[in-house]
Amino acid sequence: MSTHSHTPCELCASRKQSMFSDLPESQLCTISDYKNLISHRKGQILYYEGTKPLGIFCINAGVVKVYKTASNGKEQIIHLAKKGDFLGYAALLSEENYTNSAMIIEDAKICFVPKEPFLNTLLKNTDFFKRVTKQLSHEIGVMEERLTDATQKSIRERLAFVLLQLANSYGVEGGGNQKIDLVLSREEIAGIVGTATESVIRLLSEFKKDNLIDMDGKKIIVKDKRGLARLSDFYA
Amino acid sequence: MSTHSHTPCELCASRKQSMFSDLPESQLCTISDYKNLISHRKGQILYYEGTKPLGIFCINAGVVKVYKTASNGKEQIIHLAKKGDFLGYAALLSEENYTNSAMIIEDAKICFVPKEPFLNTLLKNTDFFKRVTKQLSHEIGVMEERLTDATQKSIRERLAFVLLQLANSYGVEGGGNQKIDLVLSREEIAGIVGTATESVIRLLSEFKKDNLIDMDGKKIIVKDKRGLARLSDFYA
DNA sequence: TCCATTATATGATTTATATCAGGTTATTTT
DNA sequence: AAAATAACCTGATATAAATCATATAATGGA
Repeated sequence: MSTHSHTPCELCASRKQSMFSDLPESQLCTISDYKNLISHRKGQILYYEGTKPLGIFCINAGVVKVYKTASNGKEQIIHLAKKGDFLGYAALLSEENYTNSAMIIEDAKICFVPKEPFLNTLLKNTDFFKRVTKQLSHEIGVMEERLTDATQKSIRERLAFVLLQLANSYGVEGGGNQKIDLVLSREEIAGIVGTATESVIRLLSEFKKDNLIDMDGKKIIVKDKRGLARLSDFYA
Repeated sequence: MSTHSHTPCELCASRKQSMFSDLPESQLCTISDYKNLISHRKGQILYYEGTKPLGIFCINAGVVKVYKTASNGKEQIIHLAKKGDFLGYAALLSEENYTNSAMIIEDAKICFVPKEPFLNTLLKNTDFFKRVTKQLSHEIGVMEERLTDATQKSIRERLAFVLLQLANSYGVEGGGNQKIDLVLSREEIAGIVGTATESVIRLLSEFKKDNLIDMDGKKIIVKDKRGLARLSDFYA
């Protein structure tokens, strides 16, 4: 884990995609002065569930899985965070310990902004505060949807849906199809869907046989979005 | 549905339990001036998923179920809101339509505070804004937990857990035991747990047989909290 | 008060999916 | 390169829970 402090936020390319996008120069500089950029390798942990948040993370590059460990030992992946995403602000703002853990799954550059400058900026800049609040509120709606899907949809439907979402977030074009440009193990996909690894393996084979997807090494190619969309709905 | 505009927020008994609790008199009056109290009977709808939020609801008395309708027609109950709870602020702050619906399940008195005075107060009073944000952040953590439980725990475990939660929120003491002072149909309990009605019926019978609970009319008496707690954990 | 409707209950059956077990194929590590 | 480890695959089996079917009890309306 190596620390740099170059690349001020003002010049950060991933800023445009983040909640920092509209911060005025002056406030951006304040944050920039306090932040520091850390490189992380795949497998490293950003923070653990149950520990105290000391600031927020801003992802400059790479991918981070945010997950909870269930009492049976299995991982439920809550979210895959990428360039421009913020991490840990909910825990910070709730004034509680982290409710989840975060692990790098694709080599990453991540800025850490300590609690103080972040909260100060929040209070100074109401627009920024509103944007953060908007994001929090939005996430609640998303979680409600996921909970409903988890209790009411089959594993097949949920997997089909997850593949579509991954294609949207991590898809790169190629030959008319979209390739999910992200290496995930079957176990990790199971963690997203909320099922057993074997079920994912079986269903992915089925999807491939049915020409809905294809594999390019460890990466999944989505060949038939409409087909997956049909599968992801109830009785359709 | 009858409208009154008496009981100013300053004198409202349920205020102390709400996010309004620490508002200064002046701001409370602003809100009070704009709000209006409406009585609702069981079965009435407060708002529907997909519609535009025009303000927030503050529950003075009664119980409201907040739920999503899944594509198979079943209801997933997200939350049961009672005295002192706010409803619809997440949708308002996300600047999106409601992601869920709300129905009265116990005769209620509910204040409606229009968008404008609520948002103005929020921006004027940073402490209040912080408290709302804290609540939103907290809820995200709760939803993450629920999602993990939904994918990793059995129906029996989840039902046991739901009973403990209901006892905490709606429990009244009596003969050493706690009675869940809230009439819920088996179907609604199934909607909270995320399962089929028949499964709830069977499991409740089982819990009763095992002396974990008892019935008082339509209300459930929790006789053995520790037993339910043991059941609600994995392999315990 | 009777009728209709809804809620509860319980048994039988089916089904999805987890689990277990035994493989092969990839990756690391030494 | 060989050995060790992890990831993936497939089949067999077990099981939790949904669904279907039907009966009884409770509730609400006319």
